[in-house]
Formats: sequence, structure tokens, C-alpha cells
Amino acid sequence: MPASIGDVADRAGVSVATVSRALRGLPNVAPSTRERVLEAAATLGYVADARAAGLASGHTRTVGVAVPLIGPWFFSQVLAGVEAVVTARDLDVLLMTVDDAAGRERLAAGARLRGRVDGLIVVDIALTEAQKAELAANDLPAVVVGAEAEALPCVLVDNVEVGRTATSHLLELGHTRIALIGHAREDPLHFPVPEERRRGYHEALACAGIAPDPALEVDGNFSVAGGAEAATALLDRVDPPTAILAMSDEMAFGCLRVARQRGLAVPGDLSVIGVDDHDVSPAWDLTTVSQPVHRVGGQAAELLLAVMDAGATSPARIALPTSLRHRGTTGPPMVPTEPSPLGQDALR
Amino acid sequence: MPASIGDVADRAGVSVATVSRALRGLPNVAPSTRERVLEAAATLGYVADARAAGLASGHTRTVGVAVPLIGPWFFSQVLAGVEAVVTARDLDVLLMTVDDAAGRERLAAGARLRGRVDGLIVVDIALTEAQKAELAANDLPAVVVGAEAEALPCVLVDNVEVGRTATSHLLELGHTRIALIGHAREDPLHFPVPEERRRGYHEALACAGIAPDPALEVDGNFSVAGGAEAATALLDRVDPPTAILAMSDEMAFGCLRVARQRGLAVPGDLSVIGVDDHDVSPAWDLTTVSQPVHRVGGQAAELLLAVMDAGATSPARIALPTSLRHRGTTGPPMVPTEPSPLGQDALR
DNA sequence: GTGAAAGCGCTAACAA
DNA sequence: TTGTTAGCGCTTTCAC
Repeated sequence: MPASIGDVADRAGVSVATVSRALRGLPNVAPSTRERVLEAAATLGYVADARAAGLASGHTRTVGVAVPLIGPWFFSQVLAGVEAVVTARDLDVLLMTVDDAAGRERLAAGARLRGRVDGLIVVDIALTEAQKAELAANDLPAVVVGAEAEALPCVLVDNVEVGRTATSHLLELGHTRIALIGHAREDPLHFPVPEERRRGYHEALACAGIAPDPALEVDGNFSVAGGAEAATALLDRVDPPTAILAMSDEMAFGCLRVARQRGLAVPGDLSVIGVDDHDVSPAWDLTTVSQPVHRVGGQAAELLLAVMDAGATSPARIALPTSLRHRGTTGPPMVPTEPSPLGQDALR
Repeated sequence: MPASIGDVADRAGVSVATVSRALRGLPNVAPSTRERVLEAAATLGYVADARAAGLASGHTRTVGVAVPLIGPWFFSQVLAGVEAVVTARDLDVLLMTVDDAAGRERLAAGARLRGRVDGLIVVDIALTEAQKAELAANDLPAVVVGAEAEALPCVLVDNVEVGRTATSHLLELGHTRIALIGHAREDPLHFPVPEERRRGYHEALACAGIAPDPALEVDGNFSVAGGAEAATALLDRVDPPTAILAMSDEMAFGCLRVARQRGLAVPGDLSVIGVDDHDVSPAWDLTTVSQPVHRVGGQAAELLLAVMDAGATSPARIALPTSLRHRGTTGPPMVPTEPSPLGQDALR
């Protein structure tokens, strides 16, 4: 049975109100009184019950972070970014994964959230417009990461541009058969992000006058193993691609593994570009489209804190920059594919 | 202003007690009544306030997870493992980082924890014996990951053996100058783990009759970049090692990067072995000592739930197995170093 | 099967 | 500067 505020009050010979004030550093407490209270609390090992304090004061000193998955590098980095700024404000982080439709529905409805968090960061979870509206209608301050939102502040990168940048890079190197490894459209997680990157890929191809080949778009499950499987399928084709755009560095690693196993020269026989700029990408010398992952989390947290402080702000929309990191896994195709002057011209 | 239990009671024409019972699926509620309550709650969008519910019932439905860092692969995987089992029980996860002495002290004292969590998992945080005792003395159920604990259940791998296994592997291949990349001893995080791996390394060397060379033990900060720096320093020596044992795969990646940059053949000129079996290690073909990272988290969570259920159990101590994954980055040294028959003999 | 009422342990007005 | 007291919104006896 832990000591309660009443125990401290008794021991210090003051009222509970004074204890409360003294312990929280509020003004209007005589120094000598405060000292006595502090001492009593210390010897009793008193810690205020967060539920009781929160119930009485109306807040929780906690922000929720909802992610579809915890394991992948991207989410762990975003989480770290959030945690850093949230902790600096002496708030806690409640972590929750929502990876199915039911979870999304509950999240939007604010179920389980009341009395648990003062604010919410939703990372890469494909809420419907109706759900976003529902979330915004909740009194709960919330910010969305990785998706546009009407009534909610959001922080994101331009993923269409990400797809375009990566694809253009390969096109400029002279590739015309460029594969895309991404996420299955009907995936239960249903990220919004892959779809946008795919659009950028299509736009860049169209710009170069190249008709997209549906056979070159495969699912890589955003994992190393998935990327390897996808690359295997692609390279087994009679008309394999000369370059692969993987929507994450982790999938790109899988591609590189397969390339090495097959004795393919990179980038001679196969160029590979990823997205993220994963910790280990420099070590692989992987060309990639870098996004400020940690900063995404930090920015989202700062935005949320601002909303929590201000009560209500005009929904901000923060776009963070991405940039091409041209490293060693992309280069011109060694054997020129069938001449395609049209494609070449379009590049200028 | 969200609907309260009273609002639901009014709308359903029953008392708050009945609403509480009906919503929580307790017995002794007439089916028709329950239905009416459910409907009222649904139309009002009622969600019970977690603080109030917790305050009245005495629990929080939350478990805390304390880690020194969030970003590194190891911690994200452990966290994922914990989250999976905790979520299955419909509990939430409160994430906290403690990365300094003050934080450790607060953690042990249970500060900030009362009324926030029903149980705590402490991952790779170097508590003193006194602090562990303090933590155990708290009424709060807790389990420790990555360190021994007297009075607390713990789950760990045998990190001495990890060091020994990796080192022996290199010795058996014929290496005699084996470097160790780990963590600086005076690091503020002060993991217990690196020290144990280092001991295993020393034991294996001793077993082979090889005197450890302090110059071959360097800090790699458990990051890719740190591993690269460490490898650079090692390879710049006049008497470079022929093999490197990195205490994490991420540091090993850094080593491989440096080796490649310098045109060193792996494993011909340099063997590299890591620890973890990181997601991308198979892609690198990295030899490593694998540990069941996800399982570590899951096991810890299960242990914690058991303690929370049982009230008190005999402090379990669960050791999870590790195993050598002999892949492509380790092999015999190409140029035999100075003959060392003694070392060779000792290997049998 | 249902309701009334007493807390759970705090914070915040309001008094003094 | 300090104390008294009324909640915060729920759960949980204990009656009925």
C-alpha cells in the first residue's frame, strides 16, 4: 500500500492541499513548509497517483502514438523522434499498434483513448476521410503523419515526388525497364504512402514516354525478405528489368542480396535504388531517396504540443524535404536495352 | 465534453451501476437491459474514462517498457515482441527511455509510475544491485531483460557465451589477432551486456592461449557509423587484426563498409562476425551470433503477465538460446599470421 | 436484476 | 500562507 497524499500531510503536519501545492512547486507555500513536505514525501517514498491527479486536473500527461507496426526501421525512427520531444516536455508516450480495419475504426472513434492520452499522433495509418473527420471531431488533439488530412494538422513528405525522383534518376541513367517493388494494394495495412510513390513512378515513366509494364510492379512487403522474393521473381522473367526501385531501403537490401547471389554486377547488370536512407544504407553504398525520418516524428510531436497548448490552431500541413542520395548501386545499364530514342529524348 | 456514465444511465433509464456492469459484460444484467445500455452508449459515443475506471478499480491496464534507446534495431524488436503479447491481453504499452543515472534512480524508485502502469519491463538498463532491490521492493510487478536480478524475474541470453562462441569461431578458423568492437566502459548508458560479451571474448582467447591485446578492443557505439570508425582505427594500425568481432550486427556493417572501401577481401583479408542476426544480416551474408530478439520481448511480457496475474511468483530466470550463424563474412585468414602452434593446440 | 452510496487519491475553488 | 471541501468519473459493496 503506497503512501497517499494524506499520509504525507499527516507526517508534515499540514493539509493535503498544501502537500499538493508544495510538491508541484506551486507558489504561495512558505519555504519552511515546503521543505517539511518534501522531506515527509521523501521518507515516505510518496509518488502521486497519476490517475487521481489526472482525474482531478483533467489531463493525463501522456501522448499516444499509433503505428501500424513497430519493428520496421521507419517506425522505430519516427517513434524515437516523437519520444525525444515529448520527453523533453516531461510527457509520457503511450504506444499502440493499429493494423487492421477494426483498429482503425476504434482509433477514429477515440475508443480506449479517453482518460489515457492528451493528444494523439497517427503514423501512416490509412484512415478513411470519414474516420479522419471523426478523429478531428473528437475533442482530442491529434496530428497525422504520412497522409493528408482536411481538418487535422499533418506532417508528411511528398511521396509522389519521392517516386518521381527515384524513377527519374534511373531514367536519366538510361534505364527503360524499371521495376517497382512496393506494397500490395489490397494489403490490410493499406498504407497511403506506397500508392503515392507508385504514382510518382508512373508520372516519371509517362514523362519519359515509357508505358508502364504491370508485370514489373510487385509486392515486397516492406521487408528485406519480401524485397528478395520480389527481386527473384523479377529477375526470373524472360525480360528482366535493368533497374529496380524499391519503396524502402530494406526491400532494396533484399534486392542486392539476390543480385549478389546470382552474380549480377551492381550497378552494371542491375541498378537498385531505395527509399529512406536507412542507417545501414551508407554501408551498403545504396543509392536512395532520403527522408528525414527522425525529424518527421519530432515535427509531428512539436505540432501536437502546439495544438495541445493553444487549444486549437489552424490545421498546419508541414511538408518535409527529401533528397536523392546518389551512391554506388545505380548506374547506366551495361548492355543498352533496345534503342529507345523516344525515351532518351524525353529525358532532356 | 464527452458523455459520462451518468449520461448513458439517464438515456438508458437505469443507474450508473447497471451501465458499468452492462458495458463490462458482467453477469446479473438482464439481456434487455444490457441491450438498452449498449445502444445508449453507442449513440452517445460513450467511452469510459480510463483514469476514473482505474482509480476506482485499482489497475491501469497498462504495462511500462523502459529502454535506454528507441532507435536501434535491438530495442525496436524487443519492443515489438512485448507489444505483441501485451496487446493480445488488451493492455496498453507505456514507453519510456531512461538513458542516464538520474533516470535509473527515478525508475528504481518507481517515480512517475504509480497510477500509470500495472507492471514494468526494464530492458538493458544497468541498475545497481541496490536499485534492483528497490525496484523489487516496490509493489510494482517488474521483470528485467538483459541482466541478472536477485529478487526480480529476468530473461536474458548468456552473453558471456555469445562472446565466447563468436571468438571461438574465429579462433577455429585460424585467427589469432582478433579485434573486439564494443562499448566504452564508461559509457553513460552503462549496459551490462557488452561487459559480458567482452568476458566471453577474453575467456575464449585465454582458452586458446592467446594474450588479449588491449589495443584491439575499441568502442563502436553500437551504431553503423561507430563500427566504421572503429574498424578504420583498427585497420590503420601497423599490426591490424585479421578478424573483427563486433558486438552488434550494426557495428559489423560499419566494418564491412570500411573493408570494402579499402578493397579488402572479406573474409580473405578480414573476417567479420557480428551479434544479433539483424534483419538485413542475411542480405549481407554476415556471420553472426543470433539471438531471439523478438522472443526476448515476448518472453519478458509473458513473464510479467504471469507475475501480475499470480500476485507473486518465485522469481523466474529465463535464458534464451543463441546460435552461431556461419555465413560468408568469416573464413580462414588468407595469409597465415605468425605460427602459433600453442594457440592451434589449445583449440582442440 | 437493479439501485444507492461510499469511496478511489488527487486538484482546485473558496475561505480563513 | 494555509485549510476545508467539493468534485473528477468511475467501480464496488451492500441493500433491496
